[in-house]
Amino acid sequence: MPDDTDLRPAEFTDRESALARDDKLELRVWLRLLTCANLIESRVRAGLRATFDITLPRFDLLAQLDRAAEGLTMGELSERLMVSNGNITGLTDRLVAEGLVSRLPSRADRRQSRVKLTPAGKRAFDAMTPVHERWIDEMLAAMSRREMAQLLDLLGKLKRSVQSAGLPDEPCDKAGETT
Amino acid sequence: MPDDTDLRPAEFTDRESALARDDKLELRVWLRLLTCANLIESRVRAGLRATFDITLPRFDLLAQLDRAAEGLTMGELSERLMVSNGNITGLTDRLVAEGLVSRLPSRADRRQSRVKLTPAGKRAFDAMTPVHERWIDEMLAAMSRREMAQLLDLLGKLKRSVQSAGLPDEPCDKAGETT
DNA sequence: GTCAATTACTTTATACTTAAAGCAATTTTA
DNA sequence: TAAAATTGCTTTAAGTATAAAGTAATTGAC
Repeated sequence: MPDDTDLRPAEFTDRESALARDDKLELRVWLRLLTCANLIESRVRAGLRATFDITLPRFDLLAQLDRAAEGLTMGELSERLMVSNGNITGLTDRLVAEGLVSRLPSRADRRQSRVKLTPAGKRAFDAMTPVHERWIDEMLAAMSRREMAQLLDLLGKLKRSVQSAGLPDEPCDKAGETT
Repeated sequence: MPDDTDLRPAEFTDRESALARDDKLELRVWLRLLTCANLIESRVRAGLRATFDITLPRFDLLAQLDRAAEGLTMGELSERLMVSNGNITGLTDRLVAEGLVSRLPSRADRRQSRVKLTPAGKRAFDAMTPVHERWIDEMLAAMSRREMAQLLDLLGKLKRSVQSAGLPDEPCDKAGETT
């Protein structure tokens, strides 16, 4: 027989739940945040694959382009999607091969290329976005608007807190703006 | 000249910020959550690499094993880290090659193997965890304990909301526990 | 203007990740 | 108990991701 060390329901066996109640609050917030993000992301990923046969990174890239009428440079995409520039190169290559985006040379700066949705890409994205939005709505359905607004606010504070903290290694210079 | 369409500081050019103020609240919460998670995760990743020359997935796996005196099966690791089982196979292979964990056959069930920290793995993890915790503390330093507690609570609600929602395709059966 | 930085992107090597198929051991069902 | 289903894990193929090195174009210092 498999030793039944852990009889808790699956709902309570994820990364964060293994922390004891008296553990550091900071760590618990971070792990629960990560759990939520993973949970939502994996469902969106599965939905996109099952319904539209597209991957999440490609959808995300299309979503950025959809709001940028003039297209975006590789660097802008890299910054907005918060991934490395090499990653964007590969993603764009695949989307170009699928005919969903096009790479235009920039007249202003020959190092840059500007990526835009093709008509087919725009059509594909327009079909996906309402369904995607519905999934998100459903996943947040048990929260009141007040709770969502509060959560949005606290996440804003968290975001600023992280951004104002020095990087994990740097000695603490530049922290004080004593000048 | 590069067209200066976007003069906002880098802080405001990420995925979520491109959403207009009147967009759906649900979507804004999700995108901001994702931004926070990415932000923290990439800093932790960079810190682990720079300071301990280890990757984040390996650290996460070691962290799970550290709290499980009897070790964990591959399936338990997969569930707790919220990644596929094939992923765990590869990660474990690499950690075994590094001598940080060991794979023991399970006497109870010959399909299972039980993964445990080696003494070297335990030593390595013990050196990392206080530093890792300090990074997290620093990143959350601008939040009060009250705000963190509130955030933890709201994330708990979010987690339950997501878990109670059907998967992104399923028609809505099993939703009502009317039995 | 010239040459050293810097910038924008690509390439490379390695690692991580998933989905799906596959295999062997176990459990369930009849 | 024997066949059928399930479970636990591995393998495979394709894609995603980083870091680091490389290339070409632009900028800046002089």
